[in-house]
Amino acid sequence: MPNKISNISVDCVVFGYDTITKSLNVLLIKRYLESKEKEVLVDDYVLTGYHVYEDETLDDSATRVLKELTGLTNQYKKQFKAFGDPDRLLSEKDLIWIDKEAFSLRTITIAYYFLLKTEDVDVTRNKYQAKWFPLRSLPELGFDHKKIIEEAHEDLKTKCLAEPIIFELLPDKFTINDVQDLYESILGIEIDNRNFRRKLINKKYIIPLDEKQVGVSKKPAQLYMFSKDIYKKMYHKNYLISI
Amino acid sequence: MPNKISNISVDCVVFGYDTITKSLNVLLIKRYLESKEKEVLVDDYVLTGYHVYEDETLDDSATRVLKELTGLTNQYKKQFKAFGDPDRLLSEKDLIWIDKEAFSLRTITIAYYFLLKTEDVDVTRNKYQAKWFPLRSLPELGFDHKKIIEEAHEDLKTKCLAEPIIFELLPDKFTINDVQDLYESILGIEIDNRNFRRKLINKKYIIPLDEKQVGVSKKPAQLYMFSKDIYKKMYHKNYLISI
DNA sequence: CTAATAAACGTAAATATGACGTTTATTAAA
DNA sequence: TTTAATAAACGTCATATTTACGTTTATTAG
Repeated sequence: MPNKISNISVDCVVFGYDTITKSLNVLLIKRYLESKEKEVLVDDYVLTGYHVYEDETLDDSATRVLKELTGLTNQYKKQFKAFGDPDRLLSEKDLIWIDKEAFSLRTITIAYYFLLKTEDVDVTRNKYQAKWFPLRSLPELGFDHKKIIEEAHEDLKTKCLAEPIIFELLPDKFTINDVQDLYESILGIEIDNRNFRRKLINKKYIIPLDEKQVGVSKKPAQLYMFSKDIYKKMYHKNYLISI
Repeated sequence: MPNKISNISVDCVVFGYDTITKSLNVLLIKRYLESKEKEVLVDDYVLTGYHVYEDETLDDSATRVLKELTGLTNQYKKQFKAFGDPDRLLSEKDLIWIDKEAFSLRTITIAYYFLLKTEDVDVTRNKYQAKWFPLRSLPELGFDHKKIIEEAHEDLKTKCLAEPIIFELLPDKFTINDVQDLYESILGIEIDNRNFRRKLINKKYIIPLDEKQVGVSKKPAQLYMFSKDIYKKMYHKNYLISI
């Protein structure tokens, strides 16, 4: 029997990277609800998301959600998957949380991920009690948001091998080792530093600056920047068959 | 103003490859409607798609649509994008075609593409008047289906460079040149035959058979098969940073 | 002044790629 | 029966890239 209508929302997996702790993080908001008797019913975390407005594209909707959460627009954004299993919001906790009236239907969510520079956002200054969590040690997550994050991570793994999106997660001025550490965090692998360094430095779009790290207690590293313009001019895409 | 409900459908881009004409094809169905006065109102082609049933996952829904169209199950399938612009079904033609009552809401479609071996499907034997069209010369398409096909093609381009899904489009027994021609069709590039041949033959999962082409009027080519088992054993995935 | 440490540089072998030339097996035409 | 045409298949060489390591340098803390 066809079900002709559904709820539509977007959910946003917001990735950030902490160069100090070398941790790839996800921005989550608290899901907190008490009953009349002051008993805590749900106390876990979820992705930010919201219903899609009537006159809004899906992309605009995701952008709006990110702006409300972080104040940022113009971040790297990718729609990576729609989640719509009929039972995806049917756990006991989730039924308490959601508006049962409106949600008697299935809810389909169009999931996006965003890449942003952690330095650009002050998470203490938003109404959602948003908090960064390392991807490696996520808290308990509501709905099917653990799965959504995992799939975002998988897509990010593939994507960062083919396009230079990794620089969306780094400060404008970074060291070679920052880039390597971030690749290692995303991909979960170890990379030989000497080979990686040579490979990266040889790219014309990796520009050495007249600056070094300050405030480090070892030999300060050379800082670099990424030139998107030069990258684009080099006529990517690479048609390298790597099967 | 939040719009809490929408129509949800799946649309399927079905890719097939004709080794004779070296053409990457898409399977389309006729959209045909006459008014009471026998005037033809719409006469173009569309992707197959349908509403998502109540107790069905999105994936199952796409699988069901493909089965109705081709009789096939177990084909390579990928959910690649959701399309939900508020005005995506508002052209004059489209308004005539769709069920206005039910579709006063926005319709969001979850788009999939399928890869199948053309030999496996007899398109003359289905109720939809389905027909293969070369991707290079598509007919007039209804709704926003031209855009959907283009985005499917883009995703396929990326995906076929990273995973051996190209063999899903070829017969079980193929020649090296078949593989090259198909890469060229998908990517829209020319590849040096001698280098490609060397590269492919060196892969352990490309198995030469004790068979050659028959019925060709030139030197008959060696036939090969693809071993998914051997491919998997070789511990892909390749973490090759190709930016 | 020295030890510790991370940054940065270097090297040699193996492998892969890009750009070509040549030979072979087959059929259709002479 | 030979020959021309053609696609398949093989070969070569220079260059680029990758892999797997070893070494030197600049800095701070003690």
